[in-house]
Amino acid sequence: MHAFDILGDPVRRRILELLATGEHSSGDIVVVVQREFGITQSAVSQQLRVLRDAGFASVRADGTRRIYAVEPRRLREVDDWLDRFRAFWLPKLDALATEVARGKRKRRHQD
Amino acid sequence: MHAFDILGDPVRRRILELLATGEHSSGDIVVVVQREFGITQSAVSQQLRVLRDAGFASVRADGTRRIYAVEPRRLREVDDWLDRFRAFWLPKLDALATEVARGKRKRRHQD
DNA sequence: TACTAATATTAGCTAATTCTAATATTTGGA
DNA sequence: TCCAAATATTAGAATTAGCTAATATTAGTA
Repeated sequence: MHAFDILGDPVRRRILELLATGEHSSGDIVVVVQREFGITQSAVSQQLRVLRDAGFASVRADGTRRIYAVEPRRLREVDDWLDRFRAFWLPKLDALATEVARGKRKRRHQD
Repeated sequence: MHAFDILGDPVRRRILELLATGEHSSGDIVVVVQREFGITQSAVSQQLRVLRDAGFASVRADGTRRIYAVEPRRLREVDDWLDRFRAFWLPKLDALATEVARGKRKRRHQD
């Protein structure tokens, strides 16, 4: 499934925003999402599964809790896709910026 | 409509990829998309409308042709959203990179 | 072992999205 | 003015995604 298909859902985006700030248990995520979207625990759990299956998040067990963490790989795909548009808002990169951008690109293809 | 909702469709993404390389007429876009996705002219035209309405593309008339161009504003929204995850793949920016990134951010909020 | 807390799964409904087919609109040229 | 080319629009059908309600699973604890 394409990265953008996953990010098309507002609940999933919100979950990823939470995970961007650090690890969170399923329960913590449910509380926040439930408050903001008014959906059930089941619905949140289903969205967590979508994020896991699509490689946007990983889980580890901590007793009966599931601790979720963001998995950046798929988000970098989005960042890469945007490359082709960056020329529109970064009209001409100066030498310094080019150097940095090149270093970033190189790193990206290493792993 | 959120930027990611628009980018969730593969046909729309493909159209934007074409527009990233420069302006194209509706007909040109139809030819490419039709070849790759096997959908009708009508379907492509409808997707072009979605892109227009959502502010991802602009049109100008050239005789009976409609010339489409990418409108970068909405794509920058996506880029901005990704900021919160960049720390995951750019663990620590050096002074040079920070300077460049800061300049970029400043420019972004100006217009 | 029995119970509770935390989380996941399944089935089925609903609403939204995207498509096709048909038709309308607009422009330029004979 | 009439026609053809290019493109857009509309209505309706089909698919799909995301939800609820109910239930299952798993781990810790008395």
